[in-house]
Amino acid sequence: MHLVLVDGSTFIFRAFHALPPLTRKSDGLPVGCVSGFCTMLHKLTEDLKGEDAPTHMAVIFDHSAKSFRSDFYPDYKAHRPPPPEELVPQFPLTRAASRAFSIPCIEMEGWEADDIIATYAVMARQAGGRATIVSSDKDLMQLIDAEGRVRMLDTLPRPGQPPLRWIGPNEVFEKFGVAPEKVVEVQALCGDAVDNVPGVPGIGVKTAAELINTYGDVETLLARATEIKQPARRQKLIDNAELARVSRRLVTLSQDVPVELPIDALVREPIAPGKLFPFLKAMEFSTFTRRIAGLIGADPDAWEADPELRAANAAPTGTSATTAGAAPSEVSAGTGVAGASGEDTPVRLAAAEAERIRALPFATDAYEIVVSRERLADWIADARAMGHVAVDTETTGLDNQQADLVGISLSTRPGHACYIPLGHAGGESDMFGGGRAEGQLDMRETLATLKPLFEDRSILKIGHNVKYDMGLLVRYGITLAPIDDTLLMAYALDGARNNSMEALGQAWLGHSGTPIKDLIGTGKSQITFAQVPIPEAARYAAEDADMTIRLWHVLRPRLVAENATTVYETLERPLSPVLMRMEGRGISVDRGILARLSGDFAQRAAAFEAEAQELAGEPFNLGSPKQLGEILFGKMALPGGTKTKTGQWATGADVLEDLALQGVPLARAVVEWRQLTKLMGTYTNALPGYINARTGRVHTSYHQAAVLTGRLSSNEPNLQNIPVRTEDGRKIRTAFVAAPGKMLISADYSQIELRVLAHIADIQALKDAFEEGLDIHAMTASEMFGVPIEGMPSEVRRRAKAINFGIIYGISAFGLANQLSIERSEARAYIEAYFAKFPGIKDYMDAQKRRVKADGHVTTLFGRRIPFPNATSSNPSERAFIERASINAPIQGSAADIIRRAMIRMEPALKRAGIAADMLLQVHDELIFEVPEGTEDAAIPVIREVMENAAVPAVHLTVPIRVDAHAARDWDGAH
DNA sequence: GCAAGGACGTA
DNA sequence: GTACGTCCTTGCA
Repeated sequence: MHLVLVDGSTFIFRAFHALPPLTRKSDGLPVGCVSGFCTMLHKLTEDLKGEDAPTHMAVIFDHSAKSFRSDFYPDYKAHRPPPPEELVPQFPLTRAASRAFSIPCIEMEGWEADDIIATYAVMARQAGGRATIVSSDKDLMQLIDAEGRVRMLDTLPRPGQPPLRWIGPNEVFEKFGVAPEKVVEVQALCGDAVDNVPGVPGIGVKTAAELINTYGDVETLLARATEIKQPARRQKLIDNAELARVSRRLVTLSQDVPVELPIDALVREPIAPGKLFPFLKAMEFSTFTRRIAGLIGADPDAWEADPELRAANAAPTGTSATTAGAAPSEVSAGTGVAGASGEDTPVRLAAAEAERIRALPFATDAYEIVVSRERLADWIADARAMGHVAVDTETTGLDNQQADLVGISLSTRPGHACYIPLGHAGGESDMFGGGRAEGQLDMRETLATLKPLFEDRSILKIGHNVKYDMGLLVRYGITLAPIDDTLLMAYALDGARNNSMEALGQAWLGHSGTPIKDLIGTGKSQITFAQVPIPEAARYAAEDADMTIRLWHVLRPRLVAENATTVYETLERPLSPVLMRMEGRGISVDRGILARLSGDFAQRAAAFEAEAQELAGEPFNLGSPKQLGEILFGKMALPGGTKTKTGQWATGADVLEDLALQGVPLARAVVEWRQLTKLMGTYTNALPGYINARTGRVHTSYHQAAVLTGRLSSNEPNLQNIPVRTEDGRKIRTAFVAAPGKMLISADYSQIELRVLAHIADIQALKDAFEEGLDIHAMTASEMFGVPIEGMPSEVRRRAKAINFGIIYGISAFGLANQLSIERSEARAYIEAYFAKFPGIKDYMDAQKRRVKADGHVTTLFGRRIPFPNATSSNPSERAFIERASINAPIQGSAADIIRRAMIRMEPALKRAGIAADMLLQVHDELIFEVPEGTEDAAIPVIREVMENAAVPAVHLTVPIRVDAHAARDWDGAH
């Protein structure tokens, strides 16, 4: 006997996350997950052949979130958000799917699927048979036995591994460091964040395994805990003995569930066409139906769709179809799902195209390596015939200002791609071997041949994060244009989730591609792409171009279907080349200034370090919050210590500042030391390392699709967090200088977010204040506290300012109290007063909270959607967090959209005005330019004009937008 | 060598 | 209370 037990949850979960959710029946019911479920179930029966073929089989489901475990530990699985809305109607359908395949499906109230699986597995073994558990749930690993009579099978396809992954005692040992029968002991100690099993705080899997291997089991360990040498570990175990026992009960599976069906009732039956086809037809899985029909030699047309499934599950038309989860999502209710059967709505066309592309197989060995001029010409001709081509460059590094070109891949249509190797190193050459590999076209000549195509305004070049390739190719004399970018398309559609090629491929193509580390390795032994053998490189590179063009085919129609075209075309696509040029220009940084500052800071830091150790009475590492906390709150026993979530003493700047005010000189010394070492570590010492040897300047990279509100982010180095608040910090800005004969101009929006808020929430009092050019914080204070603006105490204004910022951040009494070091009740009174004075604010905040829950997203003034897939989370603190974020996101995001529009228009405007200004940096509400000395006064009005009018004509703001701009030799002076 | 946590720089 | 990226220590391989 071989009993195969399928964990239904694993299949559902995987089907949901692996597949695009666009699949719907003609009546609008989402069935993508059911479809995936059927595919996986069928594939499993196909894969289990020969001695692995099941004689008995069942699919086991969870009945509900409640099980007997909640009775003795109410928090069990309490973190779990409710299932996404579109998944709910699919649950009964997955049961129906199992039955349609003639496989019994089992679920029982009060028991988790895992308990039922455990019970049946044990029954099979006691009957002298074998059991296979198809699941990826590690909680089931405790059931595996050493004789191979109970095994697990994970069907997740992982690149480079066989599709079936058998899990036996060895794999269990790999994961838990112990034999299967000890798994529960380890889990009892290390807990499980996902299921909310507490475990012993501070003990992870590794430590748990070590302890269990020494002591055998939890009870013995707890009994002999005093023998443990490490003091911290010993104490943790003693303190949390009860947690460990409860955890052990939680993770131990019941093996005596009173199951209704005896094992004999699970005998595998052949597929019954009379059961299967009515189901598949009701689900409208036409492709799958044909495939199965072919396999079992039946005529599906002999059966009608199951009328009950049809009627019972017809979705009410017009229901919001907001979705959640890792897969790309979001079909809004109004865009054509409702009603209409067979009509060619944009949504339907996009879904059909996605399905068509997904069905195309990958054949990585079929890609061509281009080594002749003739074939190169053929590919160029093909690109011209198509009017578009996907382009991907392979290089020696991640920094496109420094890396060398190694090869180029092209794809003109799905499955049809090539690789043009240009800079691969010779075979046996090691790092310094120098040789050039055989079988490559000449780089210069090839680039010259490609240049007309790459610069042809009538041929679209498609890339994934094409800014990288553009920035690289510019250095080789090629200006890639026009471009489309699948990364930016995905960002416009689904926001800042994981939009990597790998993730999008997995979600939309069912294929994640080859990880680059498979080719170049990782860490110390990493090689560059130039050292990768050409055939291997070609498979990887061409696959990337192939995936890019496939994604383009899927995402482009979605832009129209999901109303994201305007955002993509006006805020994303045109910005990309602008950022590429800014990155290429870089900014000049004065090494000498940084070196002098570094010396100064180091000296002063050393003095504070000595003082701190003197005051502490012992030498310790000031950089270790852990050691500091123990000295302050342990050794010195200072009052008022709080702990972080991991049980460490909190020693943040606010805590130390409090202590310093209470007369703890050690706290003051550490605050000063931290400031100085921060400035050294992150800026004065680190920045020189970013000066590019070729250009002598520092080139940051902007990430255009990283921030959920639509802001940019900057990295390597981050030039958006150069210090400005403290005097020492500002000195670092003096090292950012204009090139000889040039000047820097800094132009920044004044109070842009508060102005945007005044417009969006329509607050007349705020608008009037901006119109009159008042000090907005002082005005707020005078309104709220009835204090005249003339002679207002600075403390009063400070509080009003904190409240204004608080509003933008989605204020809470808790947060405001923290910020102002006041009682929470007082903070609450302030907020009430604010709402009373500006009632529109409360309306705005409530409206955003409603919207985010109803739609799963909020939008900026310019139509950018900012998704919050967990807006209806059952976790109250998560929900509150999302509410605050949904209040902030339209404000921060609209301001971000405005400066994007300004940046897109800036270069043409300067050119028209005949001003040779180069835009170098963006810092959220500030733009930095470099201009020839003497042209500052001409440049500033143009810059200001573009920035102040960036919103029109798309949006006519009902508040004035003001820009402050100054010129100086260095950034500090200009700011 | 790598990941997580704490801390801290900016808007 | 919002949004990021980087550095350092710690604790594991």
